[in-house]
Amino acid sequence: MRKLTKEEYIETIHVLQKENGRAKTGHIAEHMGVRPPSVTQMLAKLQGEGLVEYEPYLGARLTPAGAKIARELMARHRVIANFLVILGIDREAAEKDACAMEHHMTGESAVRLKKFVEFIQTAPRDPQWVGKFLKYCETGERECGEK
Amino acid sequence: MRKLTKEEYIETIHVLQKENGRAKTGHIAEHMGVRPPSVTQMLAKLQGEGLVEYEPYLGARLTPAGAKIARELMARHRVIANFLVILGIDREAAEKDACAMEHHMTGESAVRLKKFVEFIQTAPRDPQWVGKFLKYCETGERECGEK
DNA sequence: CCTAATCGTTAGGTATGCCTAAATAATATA
DNA sequence: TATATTATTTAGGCATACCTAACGATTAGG
Repeated sequence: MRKLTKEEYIETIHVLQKENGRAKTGHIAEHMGVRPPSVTQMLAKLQGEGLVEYEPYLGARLTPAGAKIARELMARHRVIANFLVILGIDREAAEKDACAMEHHMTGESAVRLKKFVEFIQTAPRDPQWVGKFLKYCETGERECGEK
Repeated sequence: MRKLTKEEYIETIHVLQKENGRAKTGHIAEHMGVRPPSVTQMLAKLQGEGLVEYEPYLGARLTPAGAKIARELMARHRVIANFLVILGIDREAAEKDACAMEHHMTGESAVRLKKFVEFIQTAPRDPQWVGKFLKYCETGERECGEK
């Protein structure tokens, strides 16, 4: 797999913490496809930055600062994944692709995409153009009566 | 700036090559915000992978394999930037954000986004919902007559 | 309780991409 | 042509994120 970032560790810890109360080294490693020593090392680093609290042999928990970052990331993830689903990508692939993208989408673009997804999802009715778009993808043809 | 990838070097070389015939170390460095030695080093690496041909003190040119990658990247970049512009981001910011995203958007998602942009740009008329969306961004309100 | 298996950490090493400082090649100028 | 300026490369280091191998702690079974 590609090189993981601190943010991705934070996200994983966030998830495991909700399941088990504490995120243990081995679980994090398994979840992220790296070896335990890499996790130990990263936990030390994150602790140094005040993002996790880490008790050797016991596991890690996010500090409030770490939890804040996790929440922001997950929100971004949700937006991107939902967008991809709207475009017709299946849920599973969308989640995976969102993982790869979420750490590189920032600032104005992220805000706009969020609004866009919101705009579509809260539409009075499922907007017609979405259906037309999906049809266009399959057939390459626009619907006849399209205005 | 964040850490640059081989792909970004290839893109830069592609651009400079079109301007000057050869991409010189100093120009590449300036363009990418790194120091010349970093460029020399990367050129050696890219040459080793058969992506550029590099004559010390003269400059670099992409091999056919390198040029192919460059074209694909630029196409992806164009799609992403155009999409962001549709969402109402100004051109300059869109180009910048696209740079950050283009290397992490792959596979099915890239294909779908391309189709989506195409779908909008080739619409018989500028689709109405785009205007409605931009208005929604500004005011938070949907247009009255929206169906 | 004590040993065995498991889980985690420490130690040491690889790869990548960046840097500065110093040496060398190319180019422009006197 | 000789020298000064500029451009590029070489040499040596730093930081990050990963790894394997070896050691130490924890937990479970006998």
